[in-house]
Amino acid sequence: MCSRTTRSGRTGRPRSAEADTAILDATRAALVDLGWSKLTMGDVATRAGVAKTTLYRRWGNKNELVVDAVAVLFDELELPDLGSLQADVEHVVLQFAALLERPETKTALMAVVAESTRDEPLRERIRTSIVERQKRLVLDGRRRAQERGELATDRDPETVAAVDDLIFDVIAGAVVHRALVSAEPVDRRWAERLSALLVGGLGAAADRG
Amino acid sequence: MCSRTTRSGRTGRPRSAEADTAILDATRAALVDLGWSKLTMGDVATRAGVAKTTLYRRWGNKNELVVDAVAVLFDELELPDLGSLQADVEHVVLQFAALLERPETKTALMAVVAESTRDEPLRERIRTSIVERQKRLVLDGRRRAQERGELATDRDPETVAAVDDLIFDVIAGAVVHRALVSAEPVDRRWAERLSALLVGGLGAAADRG
Amino acid sequence: MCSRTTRSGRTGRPRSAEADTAILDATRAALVDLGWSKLTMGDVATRAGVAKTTLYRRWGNKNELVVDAVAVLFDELELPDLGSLQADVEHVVLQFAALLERPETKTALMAVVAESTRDEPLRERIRTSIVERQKRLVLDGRRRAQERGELATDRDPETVAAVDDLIFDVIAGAVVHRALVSAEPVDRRWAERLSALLVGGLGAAADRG
Amino acid sequence: MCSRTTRSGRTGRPRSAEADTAILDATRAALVDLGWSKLTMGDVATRAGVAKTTLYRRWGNKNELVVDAVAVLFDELELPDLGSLQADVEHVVLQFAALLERPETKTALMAVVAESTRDEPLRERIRTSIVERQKRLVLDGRRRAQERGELATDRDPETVAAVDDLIFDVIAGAVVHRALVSAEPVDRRWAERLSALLVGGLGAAADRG
DNA sequence: TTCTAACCGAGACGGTACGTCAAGTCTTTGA
DNA sequence: TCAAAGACTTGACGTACCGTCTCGGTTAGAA
Repeated sequence: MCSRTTRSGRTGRPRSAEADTAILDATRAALVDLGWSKLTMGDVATRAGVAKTTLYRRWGNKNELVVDAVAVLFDELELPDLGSLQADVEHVVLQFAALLERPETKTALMAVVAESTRDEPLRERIRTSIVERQKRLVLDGRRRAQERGELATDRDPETVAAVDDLIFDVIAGAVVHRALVSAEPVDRRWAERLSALLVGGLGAAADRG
Repeated sequence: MCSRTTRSGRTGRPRSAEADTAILDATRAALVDLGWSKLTMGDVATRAGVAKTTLYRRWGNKNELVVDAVAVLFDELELPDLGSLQADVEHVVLQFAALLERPETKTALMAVVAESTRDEPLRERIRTSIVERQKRLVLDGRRRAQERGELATDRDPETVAAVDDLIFDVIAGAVVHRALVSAEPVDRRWAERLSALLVGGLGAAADRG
Repeated sequence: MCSRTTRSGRTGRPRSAEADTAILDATRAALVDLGWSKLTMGDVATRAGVAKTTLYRRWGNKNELVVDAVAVLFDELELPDLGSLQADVEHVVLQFAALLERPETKTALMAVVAESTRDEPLRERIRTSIVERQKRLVLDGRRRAQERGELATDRDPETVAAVDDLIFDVIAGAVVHRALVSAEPVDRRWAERLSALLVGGLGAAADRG
Repeated sequence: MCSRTTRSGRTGRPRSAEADTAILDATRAALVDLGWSKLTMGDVATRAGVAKTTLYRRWGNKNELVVDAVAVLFDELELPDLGSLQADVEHVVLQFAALLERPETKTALMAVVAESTRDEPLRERIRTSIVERQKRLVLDGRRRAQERGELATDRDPETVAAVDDLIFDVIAGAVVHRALVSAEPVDRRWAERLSALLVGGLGAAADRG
């Protein structure tokens, strides 16, 4: 979050907390209606019933606003224990795919990533607001699989972290690529195949190592 | 390719073939200097020594131009036979990562994918110009592995195609996500780990199946 | 006329005479439909069924073309002998007003005059193609009035020429100003009043001098 | 005037009054340097140190802007009492001719009149901004001549108005035609001749009537 | 008859200006 | 001090014409 709704300074009129949520809601609505490239700050301001100045007082530019508006959607992802690693992976794949189907995410996510290649602060904002926060899914899934005995527990911590990151990039990357680049549906069959590949690969590594 | 340099109609001054290449070169140069979002049609025209109207006569908008300018870079990817499936996968992962390191691709690819979520013709152009053309790498690699006996050959064709697609999405997606979203380096260690995961996963599937 | 349909050089295909008339007709039609400022060379060429190059081979620019297209209309003006100077003046005033009512003249005349204030060759073209050719009306009318005895004949030639010019500017200028600037109708009543003023003024001068 | 510098609504930043005058000054300067047809909105904006959008916020197009820029120049015309109708007419003729000699008026006046033949709002703007405001000269001159006894006072009001209009069209039209169409100098001799003609004509009418 | 130079249509070319739009800043009044 | 409103500068947009040029092809008169 950028804006400081809590009183930082002493005097003057306090910022409206309602404005914050109204703006983020309006941003998501605009993303649905217009997509990222046609979304304008003026339009968001109008939808939110707020002056453009108020937007700029809280977010430096369009990209930061969009990241914040979209980030919260990723917090919906959760990982119920479905009894097996394979089932857990399948479930998270389908959940993530459903999220990417929503127009506000599908158009916004790639756009801000694209912008972030030339904008280090934006990249950092994406990492902290979205990426790092969702790594919890991988960590939980792996821990649970270890508890079930599906995965070995004796590896060194560095390798564990590297594999966690790898799995995260593979799952997230594969789903995004399938959905947005290949433009093919992420259905149960595909999710099964991906999960099987990963679980098999993890198992094979364990067998060898 | 959008422009038809070959004579389509009979009469009139023919389009300049030099302009085509000058424009695409200028587009790549502008991507390097400015990135996608700061690239303007007017700037590209100036760099190419061409009038803005000449650009619009051939490409309807910035995105189509960028796709054509970038597509050719992907044709550099190749798959030398390194003796094992694992080595082949590692090699293509590193090649692809190197391509994504280049500023003209890293900024352009995600941007046009983002735009394509709201622009069906653009999505189609990306598929035909970039995505489908690179599937050859997966097909060749799989065929070679089958010849070496690393992979079984008796599966039904539908499954084979589905797995080809899956592998393609996993490799491309994982590399893109690692490089652009997680913003971590795609080095030899990571490439080994990813390759091992995939080869192991494919082997495990074969063992079961 | 700008184009030299007669053979100037020796060899080669001669210019099409039909093209000339088609272009001038098309120009007048375009003036009616679009007015001067919206008339484009490309549109005239299309209407005439002719290539733009053919226009520019014959007329240097839009203004020269329009002058030639409109000039011929002024040749319709004539001065039948109506028996008195007053009647003759009235008649030519109404004729001129009718000409200025036509959309192709009303929009074109002022426009080319405006352009001519910054374009000496154009001004010369207007003088020779339009202005000087219509002075005949004043000369004929004055000569006839002298024959009738309405005006004295003994003045010195320089003064006569000066008064001819004055009368021309007064009649033409007054009608144009009434019709296009004041935007009031040039009807019979107004024509009578103007004629009476002029004839009276000329007579008074004769009385005095 | 187009812009409403006075507060019409309640809130928001008010329009800059300095911008108004800077723009009109810049327009006149551009007319002097470039003439009407080469004058561009972008150039005027640059000269005025103002954004193009600021121009368009206040004037819908080039013609309206030019009318406003030029109209004020006509207010310089005045009618000092020179003792006789003939002298008064001579004076206003020469004054008007001097105004038409200025490059900003000579190129602009005819151009906007030409445009007004296809643009009713523009015609109205010209009438109210320029034409009607200068009729005062004729009214004052006639009234003064009546006070001196040079003209009869007993005519019916309708005829008086019609003759006022006639005189206005004749003087303005003749001067414009002489200066811009015939392209001959409006010197003292010519002014004398025109004045004599008009005064004589008015007197003759009185004699008859 | 055959050459050949100037013509013809079509339409792409490098430009210039257009009028619009959005970004992000600034300046008011009012809470 | 913040808020809403809206005018501000900047700069790119995509379009329309400009006047020029390059094609393939035609049409006379000269050789």
